[in-house]
Amino acid sequence: MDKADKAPTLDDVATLAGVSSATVSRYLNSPDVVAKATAERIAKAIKEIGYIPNLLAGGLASSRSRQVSVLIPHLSDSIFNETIESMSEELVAGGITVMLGLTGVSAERTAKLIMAALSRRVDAIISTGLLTPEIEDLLRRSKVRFIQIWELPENPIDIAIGFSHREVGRDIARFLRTRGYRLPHIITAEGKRAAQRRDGFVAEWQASGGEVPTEDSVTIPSRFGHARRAFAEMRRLERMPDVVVCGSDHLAQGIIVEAQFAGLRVPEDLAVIGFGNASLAGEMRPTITTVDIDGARIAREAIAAIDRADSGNRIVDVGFRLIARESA
Amino acid sequence: MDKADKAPTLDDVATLAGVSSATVSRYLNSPDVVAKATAERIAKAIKEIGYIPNLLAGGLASSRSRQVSVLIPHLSDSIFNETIESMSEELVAGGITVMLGLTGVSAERTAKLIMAALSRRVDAIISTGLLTPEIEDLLRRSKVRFIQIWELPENPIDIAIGFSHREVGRDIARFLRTRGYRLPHIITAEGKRAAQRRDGFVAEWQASGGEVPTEDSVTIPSRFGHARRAFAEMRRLERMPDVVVCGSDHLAQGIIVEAQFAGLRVPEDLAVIGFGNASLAGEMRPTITTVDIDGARIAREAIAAIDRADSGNRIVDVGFRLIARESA
DNA sequence: CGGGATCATGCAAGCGCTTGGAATGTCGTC
DNA sequence: GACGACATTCCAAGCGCTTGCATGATCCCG
Repeated sequence: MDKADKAPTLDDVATLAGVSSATVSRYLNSPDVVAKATAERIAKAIKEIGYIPNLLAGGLASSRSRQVSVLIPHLSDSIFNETIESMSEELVAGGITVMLGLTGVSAERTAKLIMAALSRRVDAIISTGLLTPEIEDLLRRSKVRFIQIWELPENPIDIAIGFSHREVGRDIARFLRTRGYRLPHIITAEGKRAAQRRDGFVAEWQASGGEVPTEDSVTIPSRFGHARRAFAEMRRLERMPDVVVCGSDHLAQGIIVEAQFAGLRVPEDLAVIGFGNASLAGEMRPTITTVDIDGARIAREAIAAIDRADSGNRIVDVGFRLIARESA
Repeated sequence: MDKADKAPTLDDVATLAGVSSATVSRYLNSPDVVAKATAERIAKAIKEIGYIPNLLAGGLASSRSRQVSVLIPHLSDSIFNETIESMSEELVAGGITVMLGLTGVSAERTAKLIMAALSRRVDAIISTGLLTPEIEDLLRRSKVRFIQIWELPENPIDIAIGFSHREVGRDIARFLRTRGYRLPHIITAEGKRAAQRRDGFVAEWQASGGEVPTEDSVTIPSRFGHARRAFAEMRRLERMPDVVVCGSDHLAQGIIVEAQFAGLRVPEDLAVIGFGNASLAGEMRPTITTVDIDGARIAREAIAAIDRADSGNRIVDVGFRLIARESA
């Protein structure tokens, strides 16, 4: 307990409680198998010497590290925050800790983080990231639980929980069509998923007789601040769009601010649609029409998948929901 | 390498390379001590059998886990994101992984996360959190590196890296004074730090002859969406404020949107000042006057502090900078 | 050419915990 | 009172790696 001597171990507790260390270990991991009286003595001993289990040793011995790695591109203005927050909450409650990895849009960075996770023998890797072929290969061969979230790959490595980004794009196109918009302008963010939404949108838009929409793109994370440039660029277009399809709600918010600053009314002069249903979307003036993803649900499904036998569903489609509000 | 057989170990590598496992271990941890030829053989062997070190075992044996715990209240709209991002970037480059803990405003949750970190024998805990007296005690007695960031406690447990929130409050008061504002309204977020800024502001404001400002508070995280309610409440005040002092840039942004929606010009009819210099602050219309904190610097100092001998500075004041822009 | 330095490697004792199987104790039953 | 069925507890062999110390090998210089 003192700075001087070393941390108390299981054995110390065992000695104090007059039992073997095996019993203390069992008390810690499955309290119900030790006799009540013994349990009390052990509990007392633990408190008395201030024992803190060593999960490194525990993990080594049991080969379950009680740690999962969560890989996302960024923290700021990120659409994944809700997922991560729910996930973190539930995992911590279950005694599992979260290793955070920020991948950016780089497959190399992702690879490095995955190797780190593997080195720590995590119980699962939950990833939104881009994979190099080598890593994908490695993952397929390894037996680690690998959960891809926020997307639905054709051939998931292990388990996938998400929704179809193409469908999102299509639904947005249909929605805008029924609302009577004619000239959409797309502002995509970097990344595979955003590209799929874009493709879905363009395909559907053209299929229903629209002309090829104008486009722009912004770096990730797709944030408020990109709007100024993107809006300026848009104004240089020959024909002014009547609706802009944004890669995120933050970006949509930025476009609204810029439009209003330029004296345009939203949605009358320029409509805007976002993606993600960030909390601000419902609070903006005007409120932002967007697509809601149930991030908390993704988190729950991911956690449930961690110790699921291989037999379970390998693909979980959580769907999405277009929320029509004021901005489009 | 196959799903069937178990993961290769150091010994497997050693056997293949024709050396002892000790040598392989040395190759991995301090490559320069092994002979060049041996190193090459080992490298080849590692690649050949696809060896992935087991850091649980390594950590147990060396009692350095190469893992640090980072504790913040929230992810969304969080002022700490920049710090976390920089930190994560640098740590990962150094082979250290980040355990993320979301504390909320609860000291109990923080306590639980700290225990979890201790169980994993982290090399350091970097925290923005609130501590219970028991945990503070435990931490003082334990020898774990404990780095408090974004604040400067009078008597830090181990190391503190931050700035004076009172001073921030004071500076804001002085600034608004020189700009000629008369009736500030404060919207604080929950938490000790926000309260200190508020106190600093009020003290200075009154010291310079102002009357007690009106006040409101919002829950954490202090986000855009709180603005609608807070603004509505503010309009019910007997005397309409001429400037609102916000707990965060996101909140400030929200107030600006609400004010403009209500037909007020910012800053002519109502000025707004934020805190944190989020990226949106410089991009909003109008751009937001705020206080800049160098989050990346905090991250760097924190990392530097991880293996600093006890003799170093126990308190690092990184200061802050009021950035006058258009909104106030 | 000898002797101490220096370099590279091996030996083996842990690090603190888990867990299968054995051992002991306790009941209820006939 | 013996016996099988449980309920508890213990023994001891790891889990995969690190590291102090010892051992050879190599080298430099007088």
